[in-house]
Amino acid sequence: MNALAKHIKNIVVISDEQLVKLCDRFVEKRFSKKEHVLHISNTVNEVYFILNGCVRTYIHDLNGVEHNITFSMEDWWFGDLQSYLKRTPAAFNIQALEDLTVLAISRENWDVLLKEIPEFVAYTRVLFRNTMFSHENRILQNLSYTAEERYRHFLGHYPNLSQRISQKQIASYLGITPEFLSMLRRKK
Amino acid sequence: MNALAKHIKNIVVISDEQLVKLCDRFVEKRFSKKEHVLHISNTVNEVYFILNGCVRTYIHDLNGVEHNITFSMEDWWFGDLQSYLKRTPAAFNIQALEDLTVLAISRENWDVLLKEIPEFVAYTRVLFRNTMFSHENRILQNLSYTAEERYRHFLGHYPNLSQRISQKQIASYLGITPEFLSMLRRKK
DNA sequence: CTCTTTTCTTAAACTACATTAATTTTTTTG
DNA sequence: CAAAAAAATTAATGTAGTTTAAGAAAAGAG
Repeated sequence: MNALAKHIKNIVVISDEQLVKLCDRFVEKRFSKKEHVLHISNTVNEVYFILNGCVRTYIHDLNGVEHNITFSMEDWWFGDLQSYLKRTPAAFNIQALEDLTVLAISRENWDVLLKEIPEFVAYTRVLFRNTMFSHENRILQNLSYTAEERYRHFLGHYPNLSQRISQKQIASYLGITPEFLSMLRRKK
Repeated sequence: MNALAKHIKNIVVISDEQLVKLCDRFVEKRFSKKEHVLHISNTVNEVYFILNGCVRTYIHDLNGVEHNITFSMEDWWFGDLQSYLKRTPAAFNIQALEDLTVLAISRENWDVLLKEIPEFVAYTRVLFRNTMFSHENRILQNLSYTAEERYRHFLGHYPNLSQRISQKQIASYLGITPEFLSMLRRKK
């Protein structure tokens, strides 16, 4: 049984047959480090579940500066859900930070699963909720805490991730410059 | 037909009978200005649709400073959805900023509607999505823009609201001090 | 309508974080 | 493994936003 099947089983009750039917709608894909899974303003036709590796989701602001919005790693979903569901062009860039293996699902297959497998409806409902809740928490943190506090929290919350990705990427996620992050780390 | 019925009709196709059944599960409630609809760490048993007035959702950070997370006004939903759905204690405070009239729905009635009225399932799916998307946008803004840019955006996005609530509340939403907001306004 | 409380404004001193630029360390690539 | 490119460090200087404090204006209460 693959990691996706396990992930689903942890969230909803579902028979093994249904699970097989469900997993059949996914296709394995690979991207190499630094490759883009999605470019901003392209059409979004898939979302992804990570089997191996990690990605960053980012944008450029009006001054051309890159800002990391999220990191995603093993057993997480990623993609531009908003564009996938609304059929609007992608609002984000998504880039592999390590060699990456994912399970991809097309919108057509997503819709089929929603119709045919009620457990998938329940599962995606939980996914959306959790995404919503983690966004709420992120907003809170950006409002309430200093860069240093946000960095400590990041370390606590994503302990492995901080070993796997560069500080430049972490700084961009925290909303500070790499130079300032370097200074925070020194004075620890 | 009340504002909630209209709001639902704008989002999903639904018969008038179903709509009546649906609206019957809501109870009208009133709160006066400054009254709290929800206190942090209390149990959450209802969520609300606003007929009249506006509210702020806020927390205290570790230093005791208040931070506004959202404002909600006519035709919007509010409540601590996370706690409502997960049955955990409230993570937020919610306070009326004006005299307030809402339609409240209990968790029991929410669950009944989800079972009995498929259109309600579709409607809440859209609600959750939109909440998710607006959170994404807020995270982006806090990362990418200066206080002044965020203030301009706030004015453009909530033109009426800025007339209805105090600058102290707006500053708390923007993540700056009232003094600094005052300075931004002067130099306009 | 007056008294009290809260909000708003202004300004000076201060701090968290940005910018620039030079140097070192690490990673990537042929 | 050597050369090139990217990332990380350090330090000096600059700036967006905070803090404190005091007075003016507006809102709320009796």
